[in-house]
Amino acid sequence: MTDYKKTLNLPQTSFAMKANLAQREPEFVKRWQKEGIYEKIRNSRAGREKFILHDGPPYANGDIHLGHAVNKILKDIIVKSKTLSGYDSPYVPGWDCHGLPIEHRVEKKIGKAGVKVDFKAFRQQCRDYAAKQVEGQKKDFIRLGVLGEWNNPYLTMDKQYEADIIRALGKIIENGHLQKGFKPVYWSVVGGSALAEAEVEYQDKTSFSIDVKFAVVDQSALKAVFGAEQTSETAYVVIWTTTPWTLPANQAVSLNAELDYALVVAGDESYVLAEALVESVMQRSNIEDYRIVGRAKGSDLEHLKLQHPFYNRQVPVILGDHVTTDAGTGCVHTAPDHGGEDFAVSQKYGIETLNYLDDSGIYRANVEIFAGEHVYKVDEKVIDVLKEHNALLCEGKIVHSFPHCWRTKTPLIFRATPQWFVSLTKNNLQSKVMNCIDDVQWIPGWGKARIESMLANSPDWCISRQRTWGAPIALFVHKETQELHPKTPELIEEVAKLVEKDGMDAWFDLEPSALLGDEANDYQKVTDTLDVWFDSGVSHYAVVSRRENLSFPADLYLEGSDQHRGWFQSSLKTSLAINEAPPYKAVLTHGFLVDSNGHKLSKSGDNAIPPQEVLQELGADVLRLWVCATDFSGEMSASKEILKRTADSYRRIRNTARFLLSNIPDFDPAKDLLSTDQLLSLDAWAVARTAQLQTELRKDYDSYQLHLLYQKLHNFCSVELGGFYLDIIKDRLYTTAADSLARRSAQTAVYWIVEALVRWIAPVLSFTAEEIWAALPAVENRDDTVFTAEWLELPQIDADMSYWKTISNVKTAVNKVLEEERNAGVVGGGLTASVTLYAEGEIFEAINKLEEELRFVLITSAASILPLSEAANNAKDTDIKGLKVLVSKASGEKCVRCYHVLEDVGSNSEHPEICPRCITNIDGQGEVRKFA
RNA sequence: ACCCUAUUAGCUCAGUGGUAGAGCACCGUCUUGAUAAGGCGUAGGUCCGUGGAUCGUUCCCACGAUAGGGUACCA
Repeated sequence: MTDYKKTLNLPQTSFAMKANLAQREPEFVKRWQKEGIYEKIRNSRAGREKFILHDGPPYANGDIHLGHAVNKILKDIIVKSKTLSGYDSPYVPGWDCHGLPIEHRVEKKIGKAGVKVDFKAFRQQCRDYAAKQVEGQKKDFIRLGVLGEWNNPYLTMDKQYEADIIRALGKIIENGHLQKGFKPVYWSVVGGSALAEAEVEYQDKTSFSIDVKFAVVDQSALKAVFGAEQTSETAYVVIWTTTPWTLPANQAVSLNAELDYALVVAGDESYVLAEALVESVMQRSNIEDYRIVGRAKGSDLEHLKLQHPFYNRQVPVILGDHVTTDAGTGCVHTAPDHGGEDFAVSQKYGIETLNYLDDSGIYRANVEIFAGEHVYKVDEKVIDVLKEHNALLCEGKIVHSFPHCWRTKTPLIFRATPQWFVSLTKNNLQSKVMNCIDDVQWIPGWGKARIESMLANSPDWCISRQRTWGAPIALFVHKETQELHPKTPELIEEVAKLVEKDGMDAWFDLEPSALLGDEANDYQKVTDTLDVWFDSGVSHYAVVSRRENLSFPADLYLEGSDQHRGWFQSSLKTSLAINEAPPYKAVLTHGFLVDSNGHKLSKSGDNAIPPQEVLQELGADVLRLWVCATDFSGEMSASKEILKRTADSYRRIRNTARFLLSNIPDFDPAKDLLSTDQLLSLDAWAVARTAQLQTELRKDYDSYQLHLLYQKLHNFCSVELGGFYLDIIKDRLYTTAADSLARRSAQTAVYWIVEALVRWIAPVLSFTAEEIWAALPAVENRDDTVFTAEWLELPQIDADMSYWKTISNVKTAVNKVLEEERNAGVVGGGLTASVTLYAEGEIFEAINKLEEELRFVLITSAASILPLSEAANNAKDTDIKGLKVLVSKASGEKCVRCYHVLEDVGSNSEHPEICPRCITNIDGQGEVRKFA
């Protein structure tokens, strides 16, 4: 037997079938860094329109988890797709470096600042620690294939950045939005600092629930108000509280002016309670025998004097709207030190705070009975004292959600302290912020409602912290008047210059006289630090506006939906306060990760998926493909199984590319590329379909509908290419002469497809795309990376799309009959079969058009079309109306070269084993194909 | 407690007021010239539940379940 195999053009490529991503990817990473791919991209886009995706800085602590990976991959996909669209889209990654968690880590290592180690050394340790964390995370992000300015990221602890934080504060002051305030704020007793709303999270907590009696000083006056008889019972106003520890600071009891209050007699005591709550209070106090002896409005009781339950102190009854009958007694224990509403209502009555607690939650020495006690542990003692004083009506426990510090996870208290605020009311900041929401595109749309409702009832933003590892509130206040220095803007700039040079220690080390001269004695240096949300919130100022290659406002912020309350909000507020404009044109959010049961993905539990493991087992491209395939507008489910499925579809895409590449090893586009009018009909269709799909995919990239893009891409590879086009053209690619028109036409289409495909997948399957890119046929001026490329300009072809759609349907119909006959044992593979089609009308015309080439489309050894009226009795019906198919075993010998079974195999004695078509392809002119 | 979002085949996702779609996976089969591949075919769903409006609904409305998120909670 002659070895005709050598005369075939079988697929041939060095592009490996096995991806081996875990090994291969790091090599690409190395190469990209060595060759400065990111810089090359920048050069290639110099002068182009910008698209700025501004990176939200992750906190520089701990290894990256899957959520980080998702976020960075999404950003990278978008930046790369914009680059393919021709934009100059620089990406500057950032890190959030100041703040409590790092401080805690360092404290554990070397002890508390100011106690075991001095502040400066402590800050240096924090700085070193953060820098180390940044390096670790950076390595992982780079490994994911994320391209960016990794050698020049922004860190909120950079000297430049720290200086700009101070300058940003200066701008906010100049625009009149800063306010010094003394009011209760969330206070972390573990952290020893104030917190902002955004740092609070609610968790369930078991608290005491007690009803406490406040004896009325003037018993007869009270009874008169209630119109009750002057009897011997002692009257008490009863309050309910879940925070016994706040009772030492009680300064008043609040009633609602409009509510009806009842005087209830039980035994030898009587109680003032909101009438609506009498029953519930009596019930929980186990008092069955009681009667209401009088009624009064809250307003009638104003200024009534009460005896504090255990201190020698008289407190007044005051009125406030915050008192309701939802719970409690209708009489509210009021401690202006420890409650926002308490503070507000107390101010109206001129009641001052007491400041009984120190920063770590311990009662000061001057507090009777409780000096030295910690608030977390004092509740029981307070209750004992109440009992001793016969002031406890009822005692129980309650589970309720309660504010906790989201960093230390400890319960918070409210504590009135002097703090700095960005006021939402001064200079209409609130309305400015609200008004600009419409100017921003929120994706998905509900993001807008979210941010709106959040901002609508957002209180003044407490930006001061009493911590060590934070940017300083670099201000001088007058010792007497507490007013800011009149030259604050100038001073701020001077401080900023110093900080720019030496970092924020420049402020902490600063001798006031160096800047203030003789005035130094009158002024006090503020030692508070800034909320870290302020740090990251001014990145639009310190990075986007500051860096030359970026421009304000950013086109896109892209973070998890939790950042509505975090970074989106803090950035919006500071930007309005500084620039009177929003920092972003659009805000895109993604959901959180859940497992396949829809449960939250933990960082360490059973369903944890460390990205490092995924990289090791499946590779970054598989992870990236999963990100792309998942609809990120809601929760994103991840599991081992889902990732495995993703790996399957990765292989399909990879193999499609490989097959395309393997069929053009001898194709030189400069010489062999056919013009569109030379293409066979089917090949023209393939190119046109590719162009059509490219339009759709670009639209999906632009609207960030990556999961739709994934579906389309995958379908294209499986259905249109694998199941139809590529399957059909194999015969032509393999058997016709290497340089024949028939083959070059197919190769031209294949070439266009792979050139387009490599670009489509580049933003997502970055490593694989780069690998494909290297395997593409050489063309002049081809860059050595796919990432500087733009979308492929495909030739415009006016192909008859519906015609080939019809043919494809016919092929499917024929396949079904073939399968039936295969199962019946009549035929084996397609090439062992001969088919006769019977049709009429348009279908007949369509099929008939293919003439002798019908068999190549159907991939059978013989195929013919006859009018439906001539249909044989045993022809089978198909899904297509008016189409019948008769399948029979192909007769003749199998051509050892093209595998078709034909009668005329061996008709040439020189080539007894092959068919005439093959003979002409080897020795003669080569066969002519017109359609497929 | 309130608000938002999601719930369609084992998985990922489309979709429509008129008897449910794709790809993958599964299973069967062919192929062995994409071979740790590829082709073909079969099978898979009370479209979360209940009630309502409608001639009719998976799609509209109400209530509820599950999941996720958000506001509130501070007396």
